[in-house]
Amino acid sequence: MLKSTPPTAENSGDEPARGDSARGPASLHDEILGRLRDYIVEGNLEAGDRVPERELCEMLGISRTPLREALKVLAAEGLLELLPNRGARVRGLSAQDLIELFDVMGGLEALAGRLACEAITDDEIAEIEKLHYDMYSCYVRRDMHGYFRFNQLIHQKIVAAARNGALASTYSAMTSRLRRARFTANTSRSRDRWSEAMREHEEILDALRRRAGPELGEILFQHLRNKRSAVTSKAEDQES
Amino acid sequence: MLKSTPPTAENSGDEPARGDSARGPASLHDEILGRLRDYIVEGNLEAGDRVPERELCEMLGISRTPLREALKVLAAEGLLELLPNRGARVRGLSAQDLIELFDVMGGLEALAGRLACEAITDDEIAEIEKLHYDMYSCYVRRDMHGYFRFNQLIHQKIVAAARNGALASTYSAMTSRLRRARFTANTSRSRDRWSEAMREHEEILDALRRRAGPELGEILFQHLRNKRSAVTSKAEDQES
DNA sequence: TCAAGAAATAATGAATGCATTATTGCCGAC
DNA sequence: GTCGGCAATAATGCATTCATTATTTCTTGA
Repeated sequence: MLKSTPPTAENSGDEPARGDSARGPASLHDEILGRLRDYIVEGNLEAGDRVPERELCEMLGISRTPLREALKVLAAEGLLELLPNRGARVRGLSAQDLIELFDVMGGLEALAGRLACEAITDDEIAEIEKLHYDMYSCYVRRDMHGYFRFNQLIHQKIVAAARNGALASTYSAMTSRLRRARFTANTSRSRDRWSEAMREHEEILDALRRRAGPELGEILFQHLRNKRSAVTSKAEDQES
Repeated sequence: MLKSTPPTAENSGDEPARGDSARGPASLHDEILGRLRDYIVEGNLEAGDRVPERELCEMLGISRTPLREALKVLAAEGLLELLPNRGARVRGLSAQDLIELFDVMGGLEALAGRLACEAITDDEIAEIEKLHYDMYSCYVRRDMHGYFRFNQLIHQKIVAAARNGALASTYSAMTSRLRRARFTANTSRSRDRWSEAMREHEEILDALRRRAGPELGEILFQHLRNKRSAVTSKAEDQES
């Protein structure tokens, strides 16, 4: 049984604009695609679950054709896997998948940082500074939820400042795949990681202010590498 | 009118394995997807052309449903664009698109080089060395066609050596989008670029031998940056 | 009682049909 | 002769239907 109806907005909340097909849902297929993606990314379906076409069709009030078109796209994005004659299943993330995805994110963020330094305006830097201090304030208050929110916004702003739509959409796709895994980093070791991450963000902001592209790229890559280590080292605890 | 029937193999020739859905065509949809992608990448449809569903269906001997599913996926990959109630069109590459794609390729190749140095075996390095010398031999013979072939193989090998499926499939998608644009670099200035590229490849091989990951990444990024400049500076000549 | 096999049921994959929208061709007006 | 509007045609988007495959359930035998 499904848990709740998929959201009705094509891009809910703070989700970054999807690079290539950004503007409103032109066709029914497009709208279904966005809603289904959100539905899956938000974790309404467990990893390994088969996707119930019938129920989703009734829930969305559509026929199977546009739904199945969306499933094919989501499979191409890596969120689902298609088993022959057995339909679509929610693709789980193995430890190896996590490593790979974090590394790719590192490469993309490094690129974003480098490009951003070539194009970013003073205003944009000021915005990121503000987000940085908001995030810091969450850090000292131990508000992990808020911290993550600002953290994501900062990285999104950097990607946006890179002025590269192809990068933005690729980054967004990777983010979707990773977001299904909620990393409730609450172990004792993760507190050390938290302060370390905060220090790294100081460096990020500093390099950005100086518009030191290659240096910022390197910092961001290492930032993601460290995040990767923190996540995969405690992957044995829980994975969903 | 269409030019010839789409290829029947799902991955013709030296195309790298598509990361996520690598193994043989499980469903009809999958096979159609591969054949259509090759058909488009090989330039059988002009940029801006609308994709004739009817003809393609007859040509492939299938109904519109699996074809349209494939079109949706190809649109998500960036090869096509879907206009509401006006079907799919082959997406052309603007100068801005070229810049963006080359930069993303630079970021991905930089990452690939870095990761490759962490995992590559001596045998793989030897293979790449061989390809490098084959490529050099083409260079001295002014065999541009052969040069490009070996060039691509080298870059593919580096990506493969990175041992990262997510990277491989992302890279493959970008390659597909770029391959539609045939860069027959035959201007007078491009000869200078050619020798410059050859020198850069010497550096690539050198850094790879030393397994100097970050250095190799930097070289590869600049390599792509230079390629980008060479291509976009003469973008006014011809674009297809 | 349990296991193995067969029938019944449901789900998937693909084809076809229908309503809507775009495109083309034609006619008349200026 | 050309421009603008209207009908005819074709194409698209989605729903529905059909065949095939998987899954469940029921039966039968040990």
